[in-house]
Amino acid sequence: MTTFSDLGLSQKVLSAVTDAGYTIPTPIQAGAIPPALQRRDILGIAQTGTGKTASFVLPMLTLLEKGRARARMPRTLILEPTRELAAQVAENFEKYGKNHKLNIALLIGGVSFDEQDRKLERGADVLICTPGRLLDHCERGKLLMTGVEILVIDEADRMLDMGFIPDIERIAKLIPFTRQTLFFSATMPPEIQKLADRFLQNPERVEVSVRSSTATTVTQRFVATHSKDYEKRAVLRDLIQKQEELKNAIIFCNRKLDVADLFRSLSRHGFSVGALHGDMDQSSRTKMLASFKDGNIQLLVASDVAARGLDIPDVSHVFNFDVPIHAEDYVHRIGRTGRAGRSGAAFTLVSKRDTKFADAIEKLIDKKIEWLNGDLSALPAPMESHDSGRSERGGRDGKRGGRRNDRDRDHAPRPVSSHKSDIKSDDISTDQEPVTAKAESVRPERKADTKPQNAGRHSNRPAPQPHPANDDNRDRRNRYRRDHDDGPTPIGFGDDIPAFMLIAGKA
DNA sequence: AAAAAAG
Repeated sequence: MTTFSDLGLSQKVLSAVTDAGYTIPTPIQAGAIPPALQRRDILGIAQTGTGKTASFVLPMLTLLEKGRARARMPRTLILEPTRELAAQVAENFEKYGKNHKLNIALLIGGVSFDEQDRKLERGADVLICTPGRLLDHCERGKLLMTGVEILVIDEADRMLDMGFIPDIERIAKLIPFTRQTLFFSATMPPEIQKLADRFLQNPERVEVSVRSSTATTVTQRFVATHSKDYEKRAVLRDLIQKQEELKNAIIFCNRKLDVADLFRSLSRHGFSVGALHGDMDQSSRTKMLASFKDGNIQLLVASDVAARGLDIPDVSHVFNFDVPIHAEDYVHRIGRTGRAGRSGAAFTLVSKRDTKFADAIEKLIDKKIEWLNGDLSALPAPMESHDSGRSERGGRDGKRGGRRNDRDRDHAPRPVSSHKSDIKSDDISTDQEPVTAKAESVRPERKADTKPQNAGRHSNRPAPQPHPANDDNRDRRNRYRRDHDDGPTPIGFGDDIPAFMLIAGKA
């Protein structure tokens, strides 16, 4: 059997790999490292979770042992589609490069230029970048690309999705033709193949299929739901509380606004939850990801920024609050669980309007996904719509009578003092076992416990969205939440809730 | 029906 010591890596690299506890390379590592060390171009077709990052980091470290960096002239350049991914690659360089004295510069957007400038001035061996910030540095004349010996283009298919290809082409033009290029992509659509043909010279093609492993270790289920957000939230909470072995989970939404809404809802319900999407400021993103990795936060509500590439080990569950519009995203999302041979579970909430996308997913993965509790035709009657709930209650007296009825109906609202009243196991599942005990493993008992995570509410929370256009909707949303989510009545109004909050948006 | 990335 092949071990790392058979691949031709330097002693410094090998000892770091051993210290990290690895002896056997993954298929992509075994296939890509030897030709990379011989300065061959690589076309690597592999998803995340296959050990792809180490397959370029380790040979690069070995090759970098010859020579030294000069100011403003990086020797190697790695392009990543997202900031988190770039940061992760940087961590890999720290880990496996601990026996080297290499200067590594992480050039990503959303943070200040100062420290990045200093590192470039000092001379960087390795540049790890998102395309926009790299071009920014180039335009400011801080960077000479003529010394780059190795170019890595990671997640090329995702770069394509995100419209980065023109940027990538501009960057590639700045780098000498004699460079070595390592090119990675999870899929090979024609555009990517064309790109690879242009960028690579006589590449070694290394392909790793990961499909069989996800298919066997991840339990996938569709969960029928009505399409209203408050109903989906109730279904989701119920689903989460019924999981017996939920260590941690990522919950995907299609839109950033929905990430923020669902995050608020879950945290108001006392879940240990964080949020991650691209409109949050960079320090919140970093902190959030770190506390999820550390286990300080159990649930992470995220946009597709977290769908690909992020190295979060041991995610036991993935929940798709929204069915992804592009079936490929489904594969990437559920690829967050069941990694490295572990078992995982992936649940996707599907409403009538999503059937087209759900069908597309089954077609892509060439597999029927079972429904958890019957398909859409077996769905119980929808909850009362919020308008009828409100008119029943009438006027401004929103706290009594009608409100309790609401709770019974949609098992969502509850007084802050009682935790258990809203946990019901009807409707959604055939499992009639009481869920309270399990729920407590998921939900902190005391409100105080949730504070540290959601605390610094300014730092951990999704950044406020300052679009003036949203002001219009804010009142409507507040009222909506109060009526249908669970939320206590808006704080500070007492019984004097302004009348407009109760009538706004009726049209 | 979206998200991501440069400000």
